[in-house]
Amino acid sequence: MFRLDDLDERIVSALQRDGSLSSAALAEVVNASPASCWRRVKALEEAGILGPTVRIVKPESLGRGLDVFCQIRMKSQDAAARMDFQRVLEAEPTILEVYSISGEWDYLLHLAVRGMADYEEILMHRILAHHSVAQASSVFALRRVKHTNVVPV
Amino acid sequence: MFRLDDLDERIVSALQRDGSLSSAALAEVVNASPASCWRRVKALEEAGILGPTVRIVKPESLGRGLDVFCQIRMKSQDAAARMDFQRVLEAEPTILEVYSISGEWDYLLHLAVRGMADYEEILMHRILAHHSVAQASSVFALRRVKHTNVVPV
DNA sequence: CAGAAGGTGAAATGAATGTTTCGTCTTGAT
DNA sequence: ATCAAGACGAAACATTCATTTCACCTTCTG
Repeated sequence: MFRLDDLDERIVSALQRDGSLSSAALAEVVNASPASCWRRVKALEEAGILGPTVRIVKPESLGRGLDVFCQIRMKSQDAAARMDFQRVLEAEPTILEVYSISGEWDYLLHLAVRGMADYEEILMHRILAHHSVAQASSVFALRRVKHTNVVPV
Repeated sequence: MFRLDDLDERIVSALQRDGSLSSAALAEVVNASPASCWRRVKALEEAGILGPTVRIVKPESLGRGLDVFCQIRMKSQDAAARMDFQRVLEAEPTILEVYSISGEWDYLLHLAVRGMADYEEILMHRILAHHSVAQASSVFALRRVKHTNVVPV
């Protein structure tokens, strides 16, 4: 496992917040030389710690203003059924996150949809339509209070 | 509201997946000229559709491998109490997402923590310690099945 | 049909960028 | 205390980049 010193931590922290920083700009932020920053960024990338650079888009600005959380119970836990179901989830682009969870339910899904009608359509035809889904329970977000990608270092 | 044509959509889609694309590289991906891409990206930024560029870091690679979902019920719904509570949530960096939700609970939190002991500490001292929290219910992710930031365009 | 308005691609610009090299310094092991 | 190994910052490099200009083309309006 990769050991991060303070400088690495400052670099990871800075790049999580602004991935467009050049080596020179980053160097200024974290108080080091551009060359050093460049080498460390390369190393952190190869260690798999620094992942891809992406553009953040707020769902609402693309008309996907409704966040839904949907819990799923399966009819059976057999591996093949789960795999097949997961492939369906993977293929549905409004489903942003899927977790297999502890407790009374098997999966927790997070979707960003256009509205209720849109969600109803997806729930019925993409999710409940699957043969190994037994039950679903939906919760709707009234407001997005906090939302960040920044993992504390 | 901003109307996106096909080219805009291809640009937003490409940049959501790779925010490090230069105008020239982007142009190749979406089949347009670098100049055109540059102008459109600028416009999309000013319209607030293209948000910040960030580096993705997998929580597990920083030792934060446990995803927890925590539902909260408040003692009262008065605005001052909610505001105060939300400030606390904002200040806790292991809390990545907070939604105010419909149904039997008031909030849904998503945290990325180091492990159970870490979570217990945060739940007790940061969350339940707050005077207007009545009850909490925690669900633990067994596995991250899907996780994307890409909002379908 | 005429003409304005706006979007387009190609080319040109100077500035900024990634990347390497090198001599020095730090550090940890013996 | 000595040594080797590795990390460091400064400088130099060619390359790539963002940004502007310009002439052309499309597409609506009257």
